[in-house]
Order: sequence, then structure tokens, then C-alpha cells
Amino acid sequence: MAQASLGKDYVPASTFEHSLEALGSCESVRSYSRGQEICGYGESEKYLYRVREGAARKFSVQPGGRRHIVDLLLPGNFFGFGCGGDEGFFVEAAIDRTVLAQYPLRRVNALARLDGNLALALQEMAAEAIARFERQMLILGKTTALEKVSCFLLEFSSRTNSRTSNAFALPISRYDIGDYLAISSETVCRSMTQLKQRGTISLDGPREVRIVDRAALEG
Amino acid sequence: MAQASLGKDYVPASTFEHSLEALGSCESVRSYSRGQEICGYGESEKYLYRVREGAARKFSVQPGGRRHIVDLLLPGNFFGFGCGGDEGFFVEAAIDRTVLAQYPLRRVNALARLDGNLALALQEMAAEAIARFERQMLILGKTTALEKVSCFLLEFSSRTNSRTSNAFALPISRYDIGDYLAISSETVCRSMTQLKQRGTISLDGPREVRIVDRAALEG
DNA sequence: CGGGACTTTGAAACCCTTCAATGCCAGTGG
DNA sequence: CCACTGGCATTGAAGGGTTTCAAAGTCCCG
Repeated sequence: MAQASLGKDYVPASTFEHSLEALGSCESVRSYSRGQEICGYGESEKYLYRVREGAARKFSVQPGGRRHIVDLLLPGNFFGFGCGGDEGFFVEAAIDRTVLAQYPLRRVNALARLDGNLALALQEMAAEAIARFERQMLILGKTTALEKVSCFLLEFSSRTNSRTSNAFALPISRYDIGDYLAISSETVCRSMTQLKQRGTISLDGPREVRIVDRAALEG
Repeated sequence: MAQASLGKDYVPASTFEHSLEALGSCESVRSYSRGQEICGYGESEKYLYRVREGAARKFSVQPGGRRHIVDLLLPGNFFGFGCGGDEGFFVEAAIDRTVLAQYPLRRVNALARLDGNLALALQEMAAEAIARFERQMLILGKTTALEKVSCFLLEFSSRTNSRTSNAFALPISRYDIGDYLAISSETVCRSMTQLKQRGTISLDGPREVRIVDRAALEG
């Protein structure tokens, strides 16, 4: 049930962080309220984004009305690396006061062409996104809902806490989690309840999770 | 049931292809037989790879022995963009005479730092991989096995044929497809049989697929 | 206080998994 | 040439987990 363990933090190394400061010249920052659209299908100008605060969800609405969340973006994460891959997807703020920095893709590419360190840093951010997708793919491949939810909680804890604490707040609803894990929101509920009853986690509120028995979650 | 439609081909534009030729100075090419390991957990030196011919599968072996294929790599595709995200994953040739080019990551980064066009081309390849993962995520999120298999066939057709033909050969077994779609190989069989009986596809052999009614596959 | 969104719990139907067995095909050795 | 073996593909039947539909509970906010 364990996720793929990583040998390094998701937070980019400070060397890359320093190189990314070159983006400042074309940066603009905006704040979004919960549910507000950040970018949608067929925008005129394409941007590279980075989450500063809050959380965002990237999703696709399937024929039939079902929504599938393909990525959950937390502070530090980039999204919107060109290649036309974003067509058919929308990005929304998941909670109020979500702050994003955006950079025109054309400007980013022009800067990266001249600044090798920036180019490498961006490459690293893209590789980080790929690693995130691969881990999510493993979660989606779990057989039972309980395993999916367990791995999701571990992954989320790992992305938010830097391993210092076992408590965290979920920025999304049970319904969102369901659309993220490809199960129904009711099944998410039942799995959380089951984990709580087993003493694996405790809930100080529906979205206030504390991991009590990490080994059981991994197991 | 339709996959996310893309506005461009998966095959990189020729401008990027030209820029990628700069990698030639540190390239080495090898051929692999079916099932042969290309790279595994904890290699000493890291490489960037590109498939020339054949096919490769990237997978993780989960506790419990289950195998999950997270990526299927076809000619033109890159894999192995650093960031430590490859830990816990293995890559194998899926069929005989699979040919790969490999480039030491350290050399690639050194080249990209000095060559802005190469850096942009690599960024584009990474974005292409991200788009591939997002599409795969949508497939994994389908509710029924029939939808998963339908979308898989459409996606595979799109990646191999450049839309000129409706026939293609699967380089992987039913078991592999199951591990790729997170369903059992038996269910893959049943879905294929069902599609055949409905006249949606025809099979000239277990791995020789022809799409008869594309609209029905799209759902 | 009421509305609305979210969460939780219950029951029946459905789909997939698992276990099992058979069929098919290529490669091998007698 | 034929039997044999192993891997892969296919089909069947029983069991279990999730979805769906339904309803009630909770919390926040106007």
C-alpha cells in the first residue's frame, strides 16, 4: 500500500530557487477566491504559473458531466508548461485567498534561452511535476478505496508538512478527493470513517486530519 | 468516454528535433530484448533516454508483488528527466529489438546550460511527457473497464498511427495492459471481446487491432 | 432562524476480481 | 513428424467492493 518513496524533498533545492528569481522580471501576482477559474480551455495567451499560497485543482470535465481532477497544486508547485497538453483542462482555486504568480510563456522561454541556470531550474520543476504525476498514477492504480485514501493522506502529508508534523488541513472536499482518486465521495467518507475507527487517523473536523499510526497507513 | 483531445501531434515539431541534435555528442545507442532491464532502482549514473524503435514500459513493483505500469514509451518519447522521481521505478524493453539512445544527465545539463535552443527543446519534451501522464490519468479515472480499454486503444492508435490508419499492433500482452489500466488481464480480455462482438474493433490476432467504429470507441 | 453546501450512513444493484479451466501458438526435443 | 512444454489469451462462476440512490446529520453564513 506504500507509495513510491522518494529520496528527496518535493520542495526544490535552494540553488534552483535562486535561479528562478530571474523570472521576477515578467511576474504578475493575483489572488483568487474558492472556485474561481485561473485558466481555462483555449486562452489567448499562455502562462506558466506557480502557487504561492493556498491550493489549486486542475481538472477535466468528461463527456457525461463527470469531473476528473488530474492534479492538486500546492505552494511551490508549477503548472502550465506549454506543449498544448493543457487543452481540455481547467484550473481553479481550491480555497479562498489562493495566491498565484504567473509568467507569460513566451517571455519565460525567451529568458530561459539566454539564462542557462534558469533553463535548468525550469527543467527541474518539470521533472518534479512528472514525479508527482507518477506517484498519483500509483495511487490511482490501487485496488481498494481504502488503499487509495490511505496513500492520498500519506502523499498529502508529505507534500505539506515536510515531515515535521502529523496533522494537516485538507483544502478540498470529500467530493474533490473522490474526483481526484476516481472513487465516489461516499466511498471516500466510508474509508475515512474506517481509518478513524481503526485508530489509524483522527479527525478534529472533517478536514482536520491527524495521522496517528503512520505504519498502518503505509501498510 | 472520449479522451482529452489534443490540438497537436505527439511527435515533436521539426524545429525541436533539430535542436535536439546537439545531444548527439554524448549519445550512446543500445538494443534490448523483450523483458530486459533498461534502468532500475538506484543506478550509479543517471541518464536521459529516448526510444528509437520498439517500446518500453516503466513500472513500479508494489508491496504485495503487484506491478503497476505508469508509462508506456514509444519511438520519439523521452524518459528519465532527473529530479529523483525515478526512484522505485524500473524500465524494461517491452518487445525484442527495442532500440534506445541514452545521454548522461550530467552532460545533458551541461549542454543545455550553454545551448538555449536545446534547453527549450528539452523543456518541450518534458511538457510532452506531462501531457501524456495527464491523458493517462484521465483513462485511469474512467469508471468501467470497457471505457478504460476503449480509451487506451484510442490513445495508443493516436500515438502510433499519426491518424493515417486504423490498424496497429500492440507491443504488450493483456497482462501488461491490465497493469497499465489498473484492471485484471481477464477483464481486459472480456472488454476486447465485447468490443469485437459489437463490431467496434476487429482482431487479426490477439495483438493486431483494427478500429472499425471510432465513434463508438469515443463513447 | 433558515438556506445551502458538505458530510455521513444505509441498502440494493452492478461491476470487477479472483480462482479455475480450457484453448491457442511457438519453440523444443525425441 | 509428433508429443510436450510454457506463455499468453479466452471464457466461466462465485464472491466482494464500489456505485448509485436515498435520507439524515452537521456546520457556516446570510
